[in-house]
Amino acid sequence: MNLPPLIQAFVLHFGEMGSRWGINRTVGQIYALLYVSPTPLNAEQIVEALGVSRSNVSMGLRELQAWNLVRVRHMPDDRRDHFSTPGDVWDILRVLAEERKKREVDPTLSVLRELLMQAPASNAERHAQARMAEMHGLIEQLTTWYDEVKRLETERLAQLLALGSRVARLVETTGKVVSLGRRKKKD
Amino acid sequence: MNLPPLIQAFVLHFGEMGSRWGINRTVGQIYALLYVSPTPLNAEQIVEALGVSRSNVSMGLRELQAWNLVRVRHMPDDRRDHFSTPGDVWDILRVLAEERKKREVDPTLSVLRELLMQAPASNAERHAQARMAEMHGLIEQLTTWYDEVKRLETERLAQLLALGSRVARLVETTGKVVSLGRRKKKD
DNA sequence: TCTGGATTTCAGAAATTTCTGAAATTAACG
DNA sequence: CGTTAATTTCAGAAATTTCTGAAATCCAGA
Repeated sequence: MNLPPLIQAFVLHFGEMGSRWGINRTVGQIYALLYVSPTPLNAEQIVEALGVSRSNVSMGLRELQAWNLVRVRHMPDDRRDHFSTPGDVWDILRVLAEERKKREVDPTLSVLRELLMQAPASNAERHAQARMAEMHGLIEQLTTWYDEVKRLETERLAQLLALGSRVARLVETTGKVVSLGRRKKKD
Repeated sequence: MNLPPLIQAFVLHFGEMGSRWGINRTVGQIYALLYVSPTPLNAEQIVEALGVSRSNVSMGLRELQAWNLVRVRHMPDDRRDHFSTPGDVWDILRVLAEERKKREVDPTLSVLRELLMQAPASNAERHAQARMAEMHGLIEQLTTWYDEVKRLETERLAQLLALGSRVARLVETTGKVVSLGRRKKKD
């Protein structure tokens, strides 16, 4: 690997974290490299920077594109593909949230729905189903919330974030006065 | 594996999802089994239910305890350890969020902080550092928000969730009137 | 259509993770 | 203390994932 120390440290860290994030080392490194690169890079440049095989880079880039985390760009007078990450970190966050939800929670939600449709054949199954219903309820609440919040503009989302838990007090104090759409049952 | 069909389907699903969640198949299955079990189970019962080795169960239980997702309980007149998951799904959510943060974001945050302290030795490093600063800023905002929100009681948290993005409009309409603690700079 | 660089595919090698069985350790009970 | 059930440890086997090099494919320009 042939990179300035600061960049190398960043790239190596992302490589190591890769496994905890559900991606492999090379994919993590490629992403980190593109993230800090001032210009889009072609595959060969990535190979040189990271010291991995050309085919490994090709597969890594494929995966990152499947995650919508890197884009192909074309440079004038160069027929090679060049790759870059979205510049805005908030965009990255949105993409990441969306993709993780798709891979990590949607499948479970759909399995739960399916299992909850079936008639329990014993007390054990009845109890299990009740537990699954609890889980399903929570996940559904979370995803509904997420679906709504993700539509907010970045500006407003950042505002809300900055407000933190103070928003709870706000809801508490103004809850009775302001009625926006439907109200929460117990207030 | 010897389980009622409904429970088996649930357990198998968690096993399969395991890899996407950063845990292995057995760990996922053990968790699922304990989650739907009406009573705490001992290791031997888990072995029988899942058809895996005793030592594998021992290691899986260890990992789940490290995640704070499983507790040891003791039954009267039985010296074997029995295991169960926290009953309240909101508690589980909190534990999960906390542990994932600890494993998946805290290390990156600390590496970023460290790298941002160093003096850049070139334009490439200067640019990379600027990008790292963006990432660091976003993560810090998110974790600050999380640290505040996690302290809310479940009741209030659920309320907020139910409100979804409508909370944004609420902030918007009342933002000028209500001042709770410090205000956001730009309103 | 042909050529040659760019890219992808893929079979197998390498590395890593998971799982097992046997042995070691722990701790409750007489 | 000893005995013994319960549990953990750990070395190696099995399974899975990652990575590579060679071959195949793609595609822009001549």
